[in-house]
This record gives sequence, structure tokens and C-alpha cells, in this order.
Amino acid sequence: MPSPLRVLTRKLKEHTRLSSEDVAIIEGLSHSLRCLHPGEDLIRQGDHSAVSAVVISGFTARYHLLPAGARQYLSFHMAGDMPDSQSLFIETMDHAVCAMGPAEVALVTHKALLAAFERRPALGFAIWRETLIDAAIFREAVTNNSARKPRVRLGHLFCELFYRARASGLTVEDSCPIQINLVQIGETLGMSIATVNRTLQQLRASRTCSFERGRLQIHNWDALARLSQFNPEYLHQRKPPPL
Amino acid sequence: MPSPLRVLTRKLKEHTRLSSEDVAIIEGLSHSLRCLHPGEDLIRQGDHSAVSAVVISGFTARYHLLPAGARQYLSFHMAGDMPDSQSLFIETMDHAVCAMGPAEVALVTHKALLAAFERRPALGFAIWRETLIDAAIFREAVTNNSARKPRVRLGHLFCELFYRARASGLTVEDSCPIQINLVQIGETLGMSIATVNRTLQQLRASRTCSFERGRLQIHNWDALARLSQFNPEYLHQRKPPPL
DNA sequence: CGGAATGTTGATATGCCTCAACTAAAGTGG
DNA sequence: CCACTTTAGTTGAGGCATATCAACATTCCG
Repeated sequence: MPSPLRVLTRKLKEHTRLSSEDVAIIEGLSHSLRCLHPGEDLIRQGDHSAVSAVVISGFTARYHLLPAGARQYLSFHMAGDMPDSQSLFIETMDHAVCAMGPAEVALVTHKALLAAFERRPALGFAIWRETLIDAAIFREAVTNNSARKPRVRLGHLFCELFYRARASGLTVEDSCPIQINLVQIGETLGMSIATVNRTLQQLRASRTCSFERGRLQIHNWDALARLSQFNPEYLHQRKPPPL
Repeated sequence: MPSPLRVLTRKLKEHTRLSSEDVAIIEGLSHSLRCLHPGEDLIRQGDHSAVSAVVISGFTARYHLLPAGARQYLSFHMAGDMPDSQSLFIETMDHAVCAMGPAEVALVTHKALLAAFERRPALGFAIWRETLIDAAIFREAVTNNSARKPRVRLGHLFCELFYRARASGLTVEDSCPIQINLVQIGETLGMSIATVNRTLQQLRASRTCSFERGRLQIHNWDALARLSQFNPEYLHQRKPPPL
């Protein structure tokens, strides 16, 4: 029976060489499992936390609360991601994390993580690297939402999600589950729901990809990536096999 | 003669308790100084680097290069900031860093930094924390550029820059130097230069702040912060004295 | 089967981009 | 120090893209 934390070592191995001892330390971390209902918050803005989560299954999202009660979604996370790693070294949460659909997370205490880092600094560096990739994803979101037109912007989001889902082994053929609705896409990309809907239809019409009922289907990856100005370098993954 | 790296320890002490030995280790790091001309790149997209920089004086910016040759500015850095800390653990740069005006940086080899982290893990954690605050600033930029109207957006940028400049001791009375022109503000906030200009006039008319020839002047901080929906918590600074 | 949530479509208005002309300031060389 | 060039900032007119609003269709779920 492998540890549920195997999703994490799998992810870290994407970019860091881990000794078998390193793997054993991580997968041996004591943890508790928590199931989240769709929409449930894992942690809220202003919270303090003594644990960090690793997504085991399902999707979670970071978001800012806006004055009117609306949200700005900031990033999405799937198996192996650590959506609240920042709580390790920053006391107060400046954003919230919620489950998009049903999700399962493993909770590990900061104390246990820090102890692991002391024993094997390379483990700390590997997770530090993860948080740096997170930052790269935020930067790309800044550019995406500020400098790109709706069609490119939406295409880019889909490219990123599909690309990352593929690395996490969540794709089936040319499709993957993305637990998100049109309102939430709008709150991610800074577009109204009407525009999201119409842009979605453009993408479908261009025969590059389609999104329906929580499932993203890629019809022509090369064309989609080109149209979306998607360059996966910012994800800093090991080069995957071509699609 | 204090080390130029004193600006860094000053910054880290904002949030981390450093022993005098820690301070000595950081300020004793061997480094070289590099002067940058206005607009000069410190590091480019695609580069690899064996050193990290600490800003000693002046301003630098991170940016993405866009297809048409335009830029998307991502963040700005002043004395004590490490604009390319991510190169410590990520091989290839996914963005560039340039000087906005004339600037001076201290370059420290990754090797020396990593050796310091091995000796004193707390130092690594302190700088890790800095990179997490960077990420928080990117998140806020996503929200700012995606969910806020021009006046709020520009006001928020000014609030952040002034607030950080104040923490770095760069403010004089109610003003601070911001080496940036209208085109660059536009490329930061995803607005056309015409809109930047007109929005600037609105802010001036509201008597909250004004920006002229590279100098930001705050006339009414409370009103500006309110109008800009500025909540400094995401900067995770120790509470500064009220303005 | 009924109600709620989600997605779809059309009409309208307006905010912002684009373009172009112009002014002001800064930098340069005689 | 002044004439000249270059860069930066300002303003107005016009058109289009996208937000907003409202009505309706579809899917989901108990």
C-alpha cells in the first residue's frame, strides 16, 4: 500500500533527483487525510495554519475575496500540488484556498516538514523550487490577464491546465477533467461570463479545443498552443513526450 | 565601512529574527558590485545564472517579452530586494530583469548562498520567505490587473510602491522616487498610455497623489488607500508607524 | 418531477484602445 | 548657452470590444 504522498514525490522527481532515502522520508511523513466538498474552503484569508496540504485527488484553487463578495481566482492545483505551501513561512494567509469539485488532501504539520528539511536540506530545496514554480505561474497569469485578448487568454488557460494535468497523469487520451464553471473561468481571467461563453464557442469553432460539463477536450494541440501563445517553459517541467 | 549587503539584512530583519552570527554571515558573503545603466538588462529570458543579485540602489523590474516586442512588467524592486532569487533553484529564466533607472546590484554566487544555508538553515528560510512574499505580490498584481478599474488599479500600484519604498527607507516626507514612465506604467497595468495619462489626472484632481517626472507624491494617504482598495497585509511587513 | 444551478443568446451602452497631432521636457553638440 | 533632436507627455476624435442586463434554455440533483 503506497503512501498517498507518492503523488508529491512523483511531482518533485519531475525536476529534482531524490535519493531513495529522500523518497522514504517524504512518503513516510505522518499526515491526515481530509475530504473536501465542492466549494469548501481548505483555508481562508487571514487564517494561521500549522499544517500544509498536498492535493491527493480533485482540484483546488487559490482566490482573493473582492469587496463585492466576488472572487479573483489565482491558480488551480491538482494531484501532487501544495496549494498552501506558503503557510510554511508566512504566518497569515493573504488569500484563501477552496476545493473546486470534491477533493482529497493530505495534511502534514509544518513541524514535520521542517524536521525533514533539517535532516535533508535537498528536500527543502525541492519544495522551495515548487513554490518558485508557483510564482512563475502567477507571473504568467499577470501577463495572460493583462496583455492578451480573450481568445488567446482562454486558450492559454486551457493549455496550462491540460499540460499540467498531463504531467500529473490525469489526462485520458486528449481530454482531462477540469472542475470549473463559466462564472469561475470569468473570475479567473477577468472576463464577464457572456464573453467567456462566446469565446468558448470561438475555440470550439476553430476546432482546437472544447470545454463542456467539466471536461476539457483537445482537438488540435499544436494549433491551440500557437493560437494561445503558449510556451510551457515557465512551468519548468522535464520535457514531456510530444502530443 | 558596512557591507552593501546591509540592505538585505535590514530587509530580512523585517520579518525574521536573525542572530548576530546570521547577520555576520550574510554581510560577509563575498560579492561583486555591478552598476546598471537605465534600461540595461541584468538577466534575460532563457538565461542561466550562477549568481543572484541584491539591489543596492535604484530600481529594477521583472518583465515578460511579448510577441510584438512589447513588454509586460511584472514587479519592481528596490534596495534589499532580490530580483532574481528564483535562479537559485530554477535553471532557466522565464522572464527578464532590467534596471529602470541607473541601479547598483551586488552579485552573490549561488554556491556561497547555498553554503550559508547549509550552515544556518534559518537563513535559507528567511530568503525562502522573501520569495514567498514575491509570489504574494504577483498574486496581488493578478487581482489588480484583472478585477479593478483603471483608477483603482493605478492607485493600488502607487500605494504598493510607496509602502515598500517607505519600509526600505527611500521616502522623503510624503514622496519617493519611482523611476518609471507612462509607457511602462501602461505595460505594468495592462492599460494604454492614453488611459494612464487620463487616470493620472484623475488621481491628481482627487488630491490623493500625483506622479511627475519620476517622483510620486502622496497628498492624502488614507483617501488614496481607500480609493485603491489597498490592504497592505499581502506584503507581510512588520506593522509600520501610521503615516 | 420540480427547483436550482448553469449555460446561452440578443440588445444596448460605454469605457477603453487606437490613431494622430501636438506640446513640453530633456539631452546633445556646436 | 543656444539651436536642434529626441524622448516623454497631453489631448481629441472615432470605433470597437466587452461589460451589463434581461430573457430564456438546459442540465443537474434531490
